Amino acid sequence: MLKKENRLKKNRHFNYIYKKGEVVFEKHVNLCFLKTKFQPFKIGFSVSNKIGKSTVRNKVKRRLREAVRLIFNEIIPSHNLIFVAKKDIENLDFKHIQREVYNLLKKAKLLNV
RNA sequence: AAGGUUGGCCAAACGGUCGCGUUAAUGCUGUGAUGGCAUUACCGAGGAAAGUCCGAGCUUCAAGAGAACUGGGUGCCGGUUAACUGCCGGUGAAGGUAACUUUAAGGAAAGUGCAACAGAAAAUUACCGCCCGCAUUAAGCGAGCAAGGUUGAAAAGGUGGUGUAAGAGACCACCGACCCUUUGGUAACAAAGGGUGCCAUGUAAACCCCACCUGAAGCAAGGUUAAAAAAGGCAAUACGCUUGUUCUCUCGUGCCUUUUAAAAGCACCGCUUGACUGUUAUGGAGACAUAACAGCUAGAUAGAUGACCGUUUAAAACAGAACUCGGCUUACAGACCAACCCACCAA
RNA sequence: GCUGGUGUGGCUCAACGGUAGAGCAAUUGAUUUGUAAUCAAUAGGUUGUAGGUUCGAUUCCUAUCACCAGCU
Repeated sequence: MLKKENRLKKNRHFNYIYKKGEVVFEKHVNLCFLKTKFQPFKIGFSVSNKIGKSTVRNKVKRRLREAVRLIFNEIIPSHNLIFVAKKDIENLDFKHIQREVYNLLKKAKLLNV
């Protein structure tokens, strides 16, 4: 889990980022991101109703969070991020999810390497 | 051994590293706010948390008492419970070789409706027929009958005899139905005995009748703090007075809408000690009740349980609390325990 | 979380408990030099699923599945 100050919470913020931000695609996950001036930058996760019942959705969300947490220190803290899960993600391994998240951040040029 | 029936119990385990939530302690910080950060410790999803199908608590509808109508629910008997359409025990009916399972099971003589097609007729019956009289080549006319045939899901008790012109509960025996009495049982009901020729089909999960119960909305209910200001409309012959309708009495006095202000607010309370959980004892056939002792066991709010490694044979089914309880229903990998049944073998 | 509603041919909808029907679409034929329009015919339904009541359920009752809408 991420700390409280790094979580994106309000529905307004989600909508704002969806409208104004840029999007990067991968096969099972999308990433929306937008520049912020507020310093503790925030990350949100969105798993829709289509993916499954509540147990499946929770599991997907947890795995995404874990994947982000492991590379948290390498992210450039200038943007707000939303990870959007797509279909068939519930059948993936954790390692595949990790790789996709890494690729997304690389495409968005938000990694510190 | 194999197969089956019923009931109960568990819901992968252990160890390590990183990470998350509540609470407590300590330290730092200091907000409008009992907040924020760090460290340590404890605890951290289910048998169905699900469906939202019933029943309650709790809250609001200003407060309370009552009447009529309408709507809704339940429906064998007894018990149990805070309550229930739940549960337990029994009765009847249906199914199964059996253990056992299922069961919305009041009233059709209070009334109304419906019963397509077929059939003479779907409820005060007569097509083909049977028999007697008249007539007779035949057709026919009058009177009697409902046994046989045809239709249909269903046709006016069934089988066998006596009887008769032909027949018919017209009469007899057995079976069924109804009524009465006795006995047993709290009762539903059962058994026995006697009587009645049998007076009328089905459907109430059609309207309905009878008996009993029933106000509505729901924690997104509702409340606390900062924190109010302005404009408009209606108004004591008014508005409210239960959110199915109408009404009576006691009663209350401003009400409604819009805009602006951190603003579809944030924070806090509601929120978890409760018809609670476990063990033992007693009562009971059981549901359950009573008593003693012990325990505190999630409380999130974009919403906490994940990732990796090792061992067991092994990456386990259905599935994630959202105010809380009691049930019901549905989904489900695998493992274990107990009782019983059937047939076979052996004695 | 709570509260309502709907499932019928490919699509939009009907249907007193008694043979499942209409319009559009599809196919075939007629008409036309040809197409459209028009006319005639044809096929296509486990009435979402599973039980029950009934002689008989699209319809009545119960459970379940899917979809849609509303409430902060």
